[in-house]
Amino acid sequence: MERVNFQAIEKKWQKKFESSKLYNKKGEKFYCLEMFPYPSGKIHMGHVRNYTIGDVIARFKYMKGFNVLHPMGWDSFGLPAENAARLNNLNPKKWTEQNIDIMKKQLQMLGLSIDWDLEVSTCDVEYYKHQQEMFIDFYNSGLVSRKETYVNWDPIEKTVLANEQVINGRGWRSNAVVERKKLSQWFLNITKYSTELLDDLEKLPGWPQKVKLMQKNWIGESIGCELEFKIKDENKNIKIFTTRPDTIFGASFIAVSVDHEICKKFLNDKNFIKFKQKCSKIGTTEEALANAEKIGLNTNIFVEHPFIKNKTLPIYVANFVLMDYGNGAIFGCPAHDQRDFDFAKKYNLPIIRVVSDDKNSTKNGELKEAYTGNGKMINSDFLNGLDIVKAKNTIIEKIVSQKIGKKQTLFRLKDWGVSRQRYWGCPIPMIYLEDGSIVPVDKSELPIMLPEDVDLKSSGNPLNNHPSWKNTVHKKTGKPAIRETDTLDTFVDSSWYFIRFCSPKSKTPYNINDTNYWMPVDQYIGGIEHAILHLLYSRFFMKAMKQCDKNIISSEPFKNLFTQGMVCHETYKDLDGNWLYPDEVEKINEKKAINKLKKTDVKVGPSESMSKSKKNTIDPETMIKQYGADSVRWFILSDSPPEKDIQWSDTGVYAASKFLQKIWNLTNIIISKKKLNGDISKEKIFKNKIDLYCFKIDKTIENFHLNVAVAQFYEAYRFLNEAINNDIGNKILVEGFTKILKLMIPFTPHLANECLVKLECKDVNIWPKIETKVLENLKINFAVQVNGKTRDIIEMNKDMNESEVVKITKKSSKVSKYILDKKISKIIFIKNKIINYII
RNA sequence: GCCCUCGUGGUGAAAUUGGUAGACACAAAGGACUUAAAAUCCUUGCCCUUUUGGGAGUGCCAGUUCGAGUCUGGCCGAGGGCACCA
Repeated sequence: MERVNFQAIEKKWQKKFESSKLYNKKGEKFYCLEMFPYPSGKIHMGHVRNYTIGDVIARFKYMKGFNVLHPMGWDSFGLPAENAARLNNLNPKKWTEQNIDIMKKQLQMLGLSIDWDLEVSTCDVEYYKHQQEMFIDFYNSGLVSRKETYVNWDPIEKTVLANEQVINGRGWRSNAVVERKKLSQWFLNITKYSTELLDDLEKLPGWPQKVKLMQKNWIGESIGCELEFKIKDENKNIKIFTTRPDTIFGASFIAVSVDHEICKKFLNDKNFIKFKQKCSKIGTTEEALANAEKIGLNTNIFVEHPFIKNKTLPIYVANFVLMDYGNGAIFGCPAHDQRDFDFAKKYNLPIIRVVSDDKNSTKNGELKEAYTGNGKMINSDFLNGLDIVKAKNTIIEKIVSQKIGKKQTLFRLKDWGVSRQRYWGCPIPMIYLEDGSIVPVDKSELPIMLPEDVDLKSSGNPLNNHPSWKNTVHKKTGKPAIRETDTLDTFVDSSWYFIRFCSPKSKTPYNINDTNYWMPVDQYIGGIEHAILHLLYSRFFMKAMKQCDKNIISSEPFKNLFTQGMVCHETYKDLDGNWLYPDEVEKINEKKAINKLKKTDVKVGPSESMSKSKKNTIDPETMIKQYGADSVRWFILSDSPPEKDIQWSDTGVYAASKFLQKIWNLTNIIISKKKLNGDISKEKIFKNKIDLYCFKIDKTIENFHLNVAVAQFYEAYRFLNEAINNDIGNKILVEGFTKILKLMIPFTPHLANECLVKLECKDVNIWPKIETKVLENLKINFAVQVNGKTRDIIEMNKDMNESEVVKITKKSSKVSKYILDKKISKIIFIKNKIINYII
């Protein structure tokens, strides 16, 4: 038995794949894209999974005749380069380029069908100069603004983070507790598109529900109204926002944020200062927020109730009211809002019920918690008897007609702060003039290039520290000016790379014809961790670009989205509590493991997603060298559905390589077989069965059930292997096997191609014709039930009618022993599926 | 606290969407071949029965149905998202 030489075969085919072109000029376009990697040094198993799934889809579509765009690039700006550079005294650019070289070679070792002629790298000036131009376009279209705001300051990375980059009060990368700091920042006005970003989710049936829901919650639309209360004895009003104007007659207090305008007069008040301190002490940790007590401070200022004469409400300063949402003020209706309820209980404020549930329609019973359900209005003057929806409409009309408020929709979504005080990013093309104005640089002066002679060891912003870089001249006036020394958030870089891929050599950011031809991406594949950040920003960019250029057709970048699961591995800890790499550990059995060197016991921990910090990583290159790229690909596609997490298992890859060896053996056996003629009726059955496998595999790939496709290949192999010894002529055998091997090309491109060459296949890259008619002449395994219990399974021809089926099934001894001598009261017959005798 | 998703053998999982539960694979045990090992192949997998066979069974409890892993209601458990958003 000849051992398959994976290394030799793969090397040979990778030369041919080096810059794969999957173009069928006459075919329908198909843009297949996987999220591009950050060049951190080496690829990891997550990349292997992501890009293998993408490669299956790209090759599959190509073989089916589509004109496929399958590019790859590098998300190459970002902090790690800067840190690594600082540690090893290297230039970030060099460090990044070295990593790209290594990772590109590794990706090529996987046999991916990537058109490397399209490669882009975001840290390349040829890329970011276009981004600068787009930034200026956005600026001129009113999509960029500068605001002084409290920002999330990451004290470790010494930079600003977007809200989306703060997870449980900590930096998404550094895990440092985020601080609040006031800074002047550049913002992309993503909130201008809140409504579109929300509504257009409905235009994306090809996205996972889960991701759409996460984005919906993130945008957080709430529909309500703004309402003004007159402050008693003063000629001033206070504006609040509410989604429950219908409960206005249940209002018993007004609550404002500590940063509210009305608090200014208390800035020197001892009680207020004390209160404010108390509020700020409640930290940003998850725990603190969950248990945060509602506290307030009575201002002794009152407002007039707009609809109840002579009724006044007290104004409280409350810790649970946020300044940056709505107007930083609310009215409290304790009976119908849990927070207001808690607050009212604590400060002995009245709890007036204005919505009754149906059970105790008009009773004014004591409430144990706020009632937030539906019901009819009570205690509400002209609203009484209306349901909530009608009451809302009525009261809003009244508010509008009295000119004390208006309909209003608020969003949780905030504008996207893009300024970063870092070196290794795209310079923001703005300059500060002597007169204090801030203007974009003239487009003719682009690109604003990063300086290479930069000191990264001192603290603070490296571009600002540079002796001369920031000094420039305003082109129009010839006067000296200072460059913006902040760089753009790297999420900006990745918000349009998919458009650049359509025309990567274009002198302008994009070529309109190419963009309109290829966009949107037909299949986007990546991790669920980008459900909000990257995917929301990219959607915004597409819309913003369209606003700047009416010729752009697409308003959504990604037609179909697939989020693949993570690659997991068991974790190991030494007795001292130190993490161990899998290859430092020898497994004795399921639960027991020892340290290979020290022979001491090792604690086996749960399987978790591979990460360097837990050392539960497996190096893809090592695996490829040991088992071959096809085996690694085959394993990572088998067993688990692509959207779920997968457990890495050494025995699993080994099993994969054994199976591929069997495919190789089968190829050799079939070649050596001399038998020319076989039994015609057996051959007919054989052909049908092969066509059925093709049909099923084709369908499972289309539906992304790649693990099921793999299972079907195993079955198909078993069937073929048995067929060798049956009376099947060699021509038919080769024909059948060829079809199956072609279907395998997307999964194991090297081996499948090699075997097809050996079988002298001429049309390797053409997908076998999928015969839907095989389903028509299928034999049916008919289930025969008695009282709903399956008693026998009988093979029958398709489309038999009831009386025929009854005739056949009654003959079965397994069935007849249950129905003999019994009266059949009913027969349930489902064509081609089941017959059920009821006795 | 609110919202979402998911619970199927020792393990990863299939199941034509209401019609044969456990395909396919990993691990385990037993066996075949071999002087032996590796490789390869076969068998088994809960309960009762020597076998033929029969029974239970998809987190738990109920319901709809001739028939439920799939539908409905309630409970339990796991994972994820949001964080006082008025």
